[in-house]
Amino acid sequence: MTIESEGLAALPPQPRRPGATSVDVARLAGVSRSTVSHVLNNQVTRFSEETVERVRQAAAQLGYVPSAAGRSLVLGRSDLVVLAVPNTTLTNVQDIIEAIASDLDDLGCSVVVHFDRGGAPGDNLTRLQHVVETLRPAGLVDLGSLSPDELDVLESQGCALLSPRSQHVRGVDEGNVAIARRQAVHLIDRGYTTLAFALLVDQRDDPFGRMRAAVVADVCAEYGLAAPSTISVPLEPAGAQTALCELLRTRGRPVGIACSNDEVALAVTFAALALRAAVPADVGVVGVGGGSVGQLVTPRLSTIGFDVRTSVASVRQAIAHRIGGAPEPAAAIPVDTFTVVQGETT
Amino acid sequence: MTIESEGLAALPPQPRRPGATSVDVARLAGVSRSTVSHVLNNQVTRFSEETVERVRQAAAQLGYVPSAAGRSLVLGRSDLVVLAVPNTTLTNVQDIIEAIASDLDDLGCSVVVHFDRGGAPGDNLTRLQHVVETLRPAGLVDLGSLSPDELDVLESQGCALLSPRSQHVRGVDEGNVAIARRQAVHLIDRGYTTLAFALLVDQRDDPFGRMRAAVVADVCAEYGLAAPSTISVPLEPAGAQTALCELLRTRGRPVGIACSNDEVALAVTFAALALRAAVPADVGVVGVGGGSVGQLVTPRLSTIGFDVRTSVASVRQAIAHRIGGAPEPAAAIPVDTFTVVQGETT
DNA sequence: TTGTAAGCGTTATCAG
DNA sequence: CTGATAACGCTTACAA
Repeated sequence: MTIESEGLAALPPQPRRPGATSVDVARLAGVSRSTVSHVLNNQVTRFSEETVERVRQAAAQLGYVPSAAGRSLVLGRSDLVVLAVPNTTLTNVQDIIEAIASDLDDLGCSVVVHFDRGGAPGDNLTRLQHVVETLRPAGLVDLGSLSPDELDVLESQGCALLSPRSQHVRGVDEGNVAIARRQAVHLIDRGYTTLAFALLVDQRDDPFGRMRAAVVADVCAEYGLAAPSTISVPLEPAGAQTALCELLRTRGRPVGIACSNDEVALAVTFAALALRAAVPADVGVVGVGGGSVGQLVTPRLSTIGFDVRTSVASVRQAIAHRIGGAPEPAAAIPVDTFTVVQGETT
Repeated sequence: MTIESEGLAALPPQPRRPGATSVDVARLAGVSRSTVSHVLNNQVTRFSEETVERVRQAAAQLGYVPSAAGRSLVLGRSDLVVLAVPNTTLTNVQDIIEAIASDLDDLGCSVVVHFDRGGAPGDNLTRLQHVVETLRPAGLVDLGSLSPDELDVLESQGCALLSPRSQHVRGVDEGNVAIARRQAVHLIDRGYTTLAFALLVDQRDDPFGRMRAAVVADVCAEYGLAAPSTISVPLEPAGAQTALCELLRTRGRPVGIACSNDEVALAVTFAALALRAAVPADVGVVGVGGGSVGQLVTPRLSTIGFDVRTSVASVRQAIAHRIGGAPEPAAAIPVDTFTVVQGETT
């Protein structure tokens, strides 16, 4: 991708809507631009009560709003925060983005979303670098689309990392490890000795899913069980049945299946029922997400629930800390972030 | 909410990472800043082949990226596009935002998300106005959070409206009318003469749902049927059963229920089954969304499907037109945007 | 074909 | 306590 963007040329040349500037405020208040700037930035420490009031009134009267461009230019950084969204079907991305955007909004920042669009490896980083260099954002919030190395690169370019840097173990961050572990242990607890992992067949590739499959394999090894099979499940009944059928033929019954999310888990569950396999006797299914859908249907889905608010809390705290000047947030993921929701499928 | 944002003050004063500027490029290429600017903006019409090449090489060599701040300042407008997201549980917001962000990215724009956070009426507009005045964005894309009046206000402030202005009929835009109509007509076609509308109980209020309930009422009137009841359904089995139970007691059976989305439809469907009501004989259910989940379970959900790509297409075309200089997009929603997905619940 | 110079709106520094 | 002044990086008439 080149830098040139001819598209912008097509925009109307100069729809310049004036809008009051600090100079107008200064004139109206009978002071200088610098005084206006100081007052409006709350550096009122040593200004006469009266001047402050005059400036504020003038600003209000003119509906003065400082220009982000001017600010950014002189500060060398904008009030934008880039939100890097991974190329995965995350549960509840809307809620996550909304919660974070809301916090940042309160802090006076606007959120620029940056989606990982897949493509060549490193491609995402390149695009992100370009955005960072262009916008010089106040910071970056990563929802999991960046590796530690990539984060390093961005930070070394002078971009503050607002989100907590998750601890990676062999390429898997602690959140995914915790989820996959709980899934595997839960299945084993419920008596399954043959395990499998169900990935989502999707146009986008699913690094999280693959990581978690690896973790399930680790747990199996720990417990002395055979390595889990991995199956790819489409979100459509016939395909799901085919995939499950194949698994049952290969591994026999009973089998406990950890799924990459609740939708996949539903696909597997109803595929099993359609194949006349008993759930949970022959086929155990545990999902991830704990969203409402899995709890609405019969049989109710067993799943690993996590509260969006909780899981975003660390990010939000980090933001409040870095930008809002809040106290250093407590580290680590709370123990109860991921809980087993016992349904009827295990 | 006041304008002042003391939070920003807490940021490190000047983490100034220089980064090459156009002056550096000019020096290296042995030309002036203006030449660099012209060349890099593809105004190469009358520059010597050699100069152009030298400038480009120099820029590449230095990894030069123009500063958005500088650009915006002089142009009076930034390369940002504000995306206004409504305060509703839209289906697939992630996909919608991603598709639009992707298009805009290709056009050289970054997307700033702005969520309607509810609150006092007009509050959203105020916040949006502030953002628009501060950022002076290249345009605004509305996903449905703004009324025609509010759009007018924003446009009169010099903010270009990139998304198509949907035709509103008595406060309901044509998309929602089409959806609700299809739901109602479908239920009637399938033989239900008593209709109801199921709203989602949610922390956020659901204007779309209420609009669609009104449309269903209109259709009932047209067909000479009794006015539909409206029920509020929580996404949780017990509550859903309570709501449905009450409806059955009031309206008897059979009853056809149009739901505000597929999740609600699932809740209603499984609530009916739990109440030992026959689906679709006693209770007919039709959802909206057509997402995979409804098609995974048994009974398969009857629903009004719409392709995200299709439904965003008009927005994308409008963007391509306004910013990318693409040809005027064909008007109107394609007839097949909303299709009845015949499942087993009607 | 290329360079010069004048802003765009803000903030920081320093002098009064 | 307040006000000049000088950047910040870029675009664009206009001059050469």
